[in-house]
Amino acid sequence: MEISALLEQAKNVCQQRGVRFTPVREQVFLLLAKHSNAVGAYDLLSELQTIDPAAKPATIYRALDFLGQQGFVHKIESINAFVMCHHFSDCSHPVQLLICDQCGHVEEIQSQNLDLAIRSMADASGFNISHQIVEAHGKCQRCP
Amino acid sequence: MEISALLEQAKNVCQQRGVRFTPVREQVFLLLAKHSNAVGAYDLLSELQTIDPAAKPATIYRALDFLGQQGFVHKIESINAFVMCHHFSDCSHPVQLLICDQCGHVEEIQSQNLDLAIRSMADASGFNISHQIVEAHGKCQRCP
DNA sequence: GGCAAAAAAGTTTAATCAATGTCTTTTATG
DNA sequence: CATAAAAGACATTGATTAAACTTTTTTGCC
Repeated sequence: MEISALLEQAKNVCQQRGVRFTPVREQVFLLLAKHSNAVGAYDLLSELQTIDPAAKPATIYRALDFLGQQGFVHKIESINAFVMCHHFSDCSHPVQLLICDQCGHVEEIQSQNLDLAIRSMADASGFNISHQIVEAHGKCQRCP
Repeated sequence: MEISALLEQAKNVCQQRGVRFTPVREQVFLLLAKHSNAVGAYDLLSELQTIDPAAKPATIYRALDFLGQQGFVHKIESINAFVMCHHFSDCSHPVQLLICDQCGHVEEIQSQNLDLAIRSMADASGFNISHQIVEAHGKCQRCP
């Protein structure tokens, strides 16, 4: 399965970085991996509560925080939701998302050009980018 | 002053479009215009309440909704805040923002290239963009 | 012009969704 | 075993929307 491969990969990355992939973090990771679409923190929370009824918002947010820092998941700012990243091996890439407003599908694209275009625009204003958010909303090819 | 010019312009635009620039909307517009930085809805609310103590969250959100629809203000998704747009005469341009995390200054840039780069990336995936969000965080040229 | 009907805007109250703070307890690791 | 990181518990703040109702504005018609 692809999920278990992803999980292995994540575990390896954590090992290498000397950070802890704890049970809570793993559970949240798996929950996210099961969704092909983006998921809200509170949806995730209620799913987590079926496993661990004591889970609270902070539980989820802490786990998401960690997973985000490691680059395993991305937060979608425009809809307050989270998606699994499938290319976290190549570290700290710029994140560019296509979000279908009809079916909810999220596609992550990787355009060096786009990244460069943004950086050059910023340079022109003497601005130094540390983090960028690119989210396009619309209709994916599968939706009518 | 620049603010009153902006106000006039907004009034004209509304007149042309046959939509109503009511007192509440004008007040919120002016509050936003006074800020050079982005402002949160609740900050705006408490400012509005000094004029109109009866104002509630819905008051602000409805006004912001309207101002957003007309293109007078932009919402910054990554920080849940709002900024005045100074080029609302040329209608419905793509919004690209540089947000300084140190001083809070927000600069709106206008790059046709960037817009095209995003669109062509989307096209490649058969994706049809209706709305795009581009927000870069970092350090502006004035900050050390 | 004056007025009824319809449309738009605003008010109120409440609920929901999203995120963080603080303090205590547990757990891993040197 | 000491220490630091993580998780738990509890509470609160912040952000946004919903639903029901009232007021204001517009507009066509007498």
